[in-house]
Amino acid sequence: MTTENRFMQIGEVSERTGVTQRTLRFYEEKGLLNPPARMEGGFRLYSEDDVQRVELIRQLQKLLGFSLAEIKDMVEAEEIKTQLRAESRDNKANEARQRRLRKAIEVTEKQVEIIDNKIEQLSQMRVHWCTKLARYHEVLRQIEESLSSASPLPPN
Amino acid sequence: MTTENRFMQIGEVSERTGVTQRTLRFYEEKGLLNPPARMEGGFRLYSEDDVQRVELIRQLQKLLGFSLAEIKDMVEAEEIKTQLRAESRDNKANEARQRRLRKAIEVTEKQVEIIDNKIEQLSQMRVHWCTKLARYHEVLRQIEESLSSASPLPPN
DNA sequence: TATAACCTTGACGTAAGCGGCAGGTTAGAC
DNA sequence: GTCTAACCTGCCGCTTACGTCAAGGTTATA
Repeated sequence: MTTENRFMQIGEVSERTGVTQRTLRFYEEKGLLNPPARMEGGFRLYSEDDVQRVELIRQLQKLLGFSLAEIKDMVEAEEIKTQLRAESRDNKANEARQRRLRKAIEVTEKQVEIIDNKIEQLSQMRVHWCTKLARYHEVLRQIEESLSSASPLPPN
Repeated sequence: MTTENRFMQIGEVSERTGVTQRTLRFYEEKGLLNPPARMEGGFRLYSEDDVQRVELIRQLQKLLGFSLAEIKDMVEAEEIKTQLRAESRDNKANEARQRRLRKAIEVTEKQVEIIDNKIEQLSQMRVHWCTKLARYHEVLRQIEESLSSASPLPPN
């Protein structure tokens, strides 16, 4: 039950993620996606991980409004996940793994903090708009009253 | 206790909002800010409402990630608040006010819906990252164990 | 082996969102 | 009146995040 080891060409990734091929190449160029494997002829071969990465990038962009430059730093923390899988299990490498893990934890905690912050601000904004909504409703009610009382046909 | 009826020049608004003068003129040009009053010589005179509008724009831009074009539509609903204040209280205009109010309510409700949506997505994202964080911690714990058991000095 | 469908790099284009001048005008204090 | 800081309207430039050809190479299928 390891992750499916299929490889996809750029067209399939594009369809699955809804991101254009141009944009996929652009992300690669900017270091947001690590250069995928290639076929003999040079065609890119993407993994399942790459697809997830693309989806992460889009989320960070649209939900959190980060620039691609910022996202680049953030996804570099993601790298570690892949590294962990690929790494050998000998004690020799363990201290290095530890360091990277701590780094990843630090970065991820910051991400969560940013998200919390955003949620908080959005909640405040929500309150603000709801208050305004209530005022509108109140004013509307008053107008309706005044109209009905001034009407030639009093209510009931 | 009506809202303070002071007028400010562009420099003061810029300082208070942290938005450059260039950007204020740009927003006006794009229809995000309605053209402010002017002095005889042509200097712009902004009201307290304008400042609030600017702050709203920036919130919508940064928190919700809307484009200026989208924000333009949204702030037009805000307009109504100002209109309500300025309008006469006679029955003649009340039906028009009613229509505008209903429109404002409709738009504002949509805003709240969008915000709710965003909060929901962010919450999901938060869970996702926290899960990953837990995994990192777990792996880290395992490594620490294996290192200490292999160490020449067993713990305690 | 031909041909369609897919891919490659490279270069130029574009919309949004401003920054930063230049060259001239105005407000307000002295 | 005059001086200076603050303001005005262009206008060109920049960055980000891609879109859009163009000209050609690759792969799968008949």
